Amino acid sequence: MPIEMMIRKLRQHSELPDADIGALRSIVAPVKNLSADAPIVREGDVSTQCCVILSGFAYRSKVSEDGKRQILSFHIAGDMPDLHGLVLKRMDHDLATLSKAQIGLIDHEQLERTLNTRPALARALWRESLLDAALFRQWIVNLGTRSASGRMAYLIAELRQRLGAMGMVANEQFEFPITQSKLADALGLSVVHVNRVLQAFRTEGILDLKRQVVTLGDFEKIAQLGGFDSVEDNSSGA
Amino acid sequence: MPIEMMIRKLRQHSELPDADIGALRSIVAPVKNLSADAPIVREGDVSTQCCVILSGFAYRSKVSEDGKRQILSFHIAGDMPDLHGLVLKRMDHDLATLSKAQIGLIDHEQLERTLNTRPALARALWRESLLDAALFRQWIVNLGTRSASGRMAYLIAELRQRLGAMGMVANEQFEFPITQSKLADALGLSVVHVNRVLQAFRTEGILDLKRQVVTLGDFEKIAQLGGFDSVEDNSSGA
DNA sequence: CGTGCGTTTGAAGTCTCTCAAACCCCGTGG
DNA sequence: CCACGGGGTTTGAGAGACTTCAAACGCACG
Repeated sequence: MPIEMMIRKLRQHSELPDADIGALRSIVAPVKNLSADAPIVREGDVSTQCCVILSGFAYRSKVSEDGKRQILSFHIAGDMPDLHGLVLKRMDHDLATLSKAQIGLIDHEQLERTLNTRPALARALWRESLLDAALFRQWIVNLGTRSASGRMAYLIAELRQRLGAMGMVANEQFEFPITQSKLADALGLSVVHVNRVLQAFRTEGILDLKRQVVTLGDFEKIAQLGGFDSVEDNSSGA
Repeated sequence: MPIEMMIRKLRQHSELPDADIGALRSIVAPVKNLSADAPIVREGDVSTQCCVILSGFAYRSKVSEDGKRQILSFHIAGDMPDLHGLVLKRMDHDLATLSKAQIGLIDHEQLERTLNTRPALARALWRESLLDAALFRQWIVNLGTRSASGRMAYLIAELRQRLGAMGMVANEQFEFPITQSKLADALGLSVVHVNRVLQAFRTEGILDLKRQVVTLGDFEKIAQLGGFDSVEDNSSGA
């Protein structure tokens, strides 16, 4: 039951009574299967439900007036990438699948009712949205201060960390079903340059990205290039 | 009473009972006066209180491993730039004043107690933190997709919008006590280039930034250069 | 009236982009 | 089973935006 992924992530960040977990579990609507590159919600939509990724990958993006697309973040099993819609309603960006994916849907009204009687759960979800914001801040640092290879390295390092926390990294390998053109949109680079960075990493044996799979050859080096601080630990507080 | 600035902003985004406002007002500790460039909280700090900017400017920043500083956001009267500390506790970035500023302090424990009995207020604060995140997302788009002048234009346009909402723009002029070196750190550019962009704007008569004051010569042009969509309105929902 | 931060200018260098074309893999259809 | 089509990847070369280095200048403050 991939719904456990959501629970797992929530519990990593917040202490929650079993009753709250149960209540949450009971309002997650039956799984929906999506194909690759399927839109989930679009900018401008007014949401009435939010989703949990149960398997597969998704990404959020926004297109600027001049038509360029910026990918804001990638999402993996356990993430609730449009949770903010519960409070803000109107989506300020797109959300789509990267690969085939299973998602669970949670109706806003039901969720509201649940949160009304379960302050700890409400707090946990607030926390999730703050952790989401913290990731955005790091992404700003990444775009603002690092070179092309640094940005790429950081992305891979962050992904490894998040996938690792969900038990989805084995043998320094993990799935990442992405195209170079999407990488370019995430990193603020051109496709051509992304390709060159990737090749450099490959020939230096520090990273290989092939057939939707990332193989880390030298994670130390990646973390260093990306200025990645693996001890970023904003989890359980209070 | 500059504390009204906080109320004003909160009310713009959320419908709140007077009792909630009163409760919040009553726990804001007496104003503290800070000089320019004074740290408020630092990365790594575990916060026990959060602040409201009552007058002046502040900014949040993070330094990457290679020593470069990235400014994440600027804050004005009414903002609660470290609100997330209430839930996350450990600060993942620095917060400091840009100019002389007055801030109000709110003790976390008192705030927690208040929120426990005032769900609408809790929700309003959650909303504030989500709006904060939305600004970060736009900033990512700005850094990832725009040229130097586009980024600068966007920053000015965003600032004008936020200051305008607080009644702090008159005659297409507003205070912005910043140095070019800080602009560089915010925009991910070098000081030299920031200077050149600013000069270009000046000679084209579309913007003048002098003595801590921004004068908009041609806001249309700025909004266009920055791809700024002034109709971004994520305010009152539900 | 210095001292120092902030701004301005010039020139050379480099990272990354754009353009353009070839290539490769893989699924589709004949 | 092979030809075809098309998205994705790779390569080359030239162009451009932005950086770095270095130095001068201006203005505010002690």
